[in-house]
Amino acid sequence: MKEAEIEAAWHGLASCSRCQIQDLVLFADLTPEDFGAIHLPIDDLWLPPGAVLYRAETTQTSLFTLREGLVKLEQYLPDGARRIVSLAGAGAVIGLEAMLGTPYEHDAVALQPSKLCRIPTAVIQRLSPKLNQALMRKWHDSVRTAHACLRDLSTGAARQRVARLFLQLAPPEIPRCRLFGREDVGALLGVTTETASKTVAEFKRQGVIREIAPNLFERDIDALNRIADGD
Amino acid sequence: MKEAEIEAAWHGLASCSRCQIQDLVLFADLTPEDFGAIHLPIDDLWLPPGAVLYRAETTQTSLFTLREGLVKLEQYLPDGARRIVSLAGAGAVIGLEAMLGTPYEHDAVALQPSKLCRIPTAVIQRLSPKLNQALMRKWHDSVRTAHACLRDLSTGAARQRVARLFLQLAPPEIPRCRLFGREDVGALLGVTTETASKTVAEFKRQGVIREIAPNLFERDIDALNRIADGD
DNA sequence: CGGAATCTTGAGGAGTTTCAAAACATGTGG
DNA sequence: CCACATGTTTTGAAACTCCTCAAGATTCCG
Repeated sequence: MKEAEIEAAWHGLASCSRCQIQDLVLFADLTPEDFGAIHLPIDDLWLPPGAVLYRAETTQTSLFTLREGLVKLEQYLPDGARRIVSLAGAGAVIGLEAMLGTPYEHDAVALQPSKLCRIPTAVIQRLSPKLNQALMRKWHDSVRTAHACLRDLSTGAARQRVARLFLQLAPPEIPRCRLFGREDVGALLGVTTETASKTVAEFKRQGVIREIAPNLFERDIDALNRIADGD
Repeated sequence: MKEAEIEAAWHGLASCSRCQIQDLVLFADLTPEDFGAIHLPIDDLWLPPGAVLYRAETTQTSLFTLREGLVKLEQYLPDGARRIVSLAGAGAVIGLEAMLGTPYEHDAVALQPSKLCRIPTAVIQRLSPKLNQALMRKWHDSVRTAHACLRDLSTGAARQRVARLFLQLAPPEIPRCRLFGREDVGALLGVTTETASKTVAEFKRQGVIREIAPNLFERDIDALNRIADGD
């Protein structure tokens, strides 16, 4: 197991008011004056795959918005087994629990090259209640993706789970998607690394997916949908 | 499958300021004046097992606090399979998504006799931002129980999942706990009804649990912990 | 060009599902 | 109060899936 505890690369102060995905993230409803009232630094981060954003049990005074990429949130079972309990994609807010002053609940690790912003909780508190609605929406998103993870990725036979994962990795109109390591696929779907590998390999042989480059796949959406619904 | 669409029994207006589990629920930090400012009716509900609190896709302007009992939140897979994605116990807030004006995401059904309060979202909005912290905490609880559901109840072998469920059904110092139907146990753990039944029956034979009355069990916590950690 | 991960593959066994039936519980009408 | 119908729980046997263990193939990186 690779332990790439890379210190997040500081890229510079973010200019939130000109953020391309502003409406996706937290500050959608803010006015120019509001932006002026932000006096704390919002760091701009870039994380390579495998880099750790934060560790469970640690306490910080920041939360993170994911502008681009994919981040896994993982926890450990009493017997030491590792389980990915949620995937965070572009627009997601990670580490919301910092708003409560409590320690982080997961290890947060990049699965794909990711761009994020580190936002001090004090900034949120100052702009509250203006951000209230947006914050609730983000919190709700966390619940929804957790439930989706359980419902779609941890239910049914292994081939159904893998099919549903491939369907979730990109919008249906884009045939291509990028996958990550088999060990992580297993930890996400609740199966062994070997089963994950075997199932992906089987899909390749059956032509349901086609590997264009290492871990870059072209998907047959219809076929995947059929498998996801139980052959 | 029993379809007990019982209309929730209206029990009377709740007196929140004298609520026994006030600190568990939403209104912990309110002053007497705050309570005076609540001008909308907070209904007091009692639900028998099997009663439906609300259905997915419907939109209402209330959320619910669970004062006593156990409620399941379930969703459906594309192929029609049913999956319990979260359990709500005493102190939980259910239907938080009503705060966003969006439809409920689950079917909410009582598993055990349950007492709850129906709180109009307008009440919360009026008392905001006084309730902000409490609200965030409840929202975070939803995320945490969802992740716990995935991590503990949907990971590993069936006997581990059943053991972890028995451990979660009551605090460790109380040896007794109450279970629900095998079909629901299966839907919660992601196994078939038969496997749920067989595993519970096996635990009874092995003396890990003892059935005092129908679905009322006395637990051997140590033995359950051993099984939960993988024999 | 090694060396170390990661991915793939295979065979055997353990665990789960499936299908079917029996045992049990519950509630209704005679 | 019993007989019966209904629904749930339990059990069994066979088929299947998934896991375990082990080895080979491949990729990645110094």
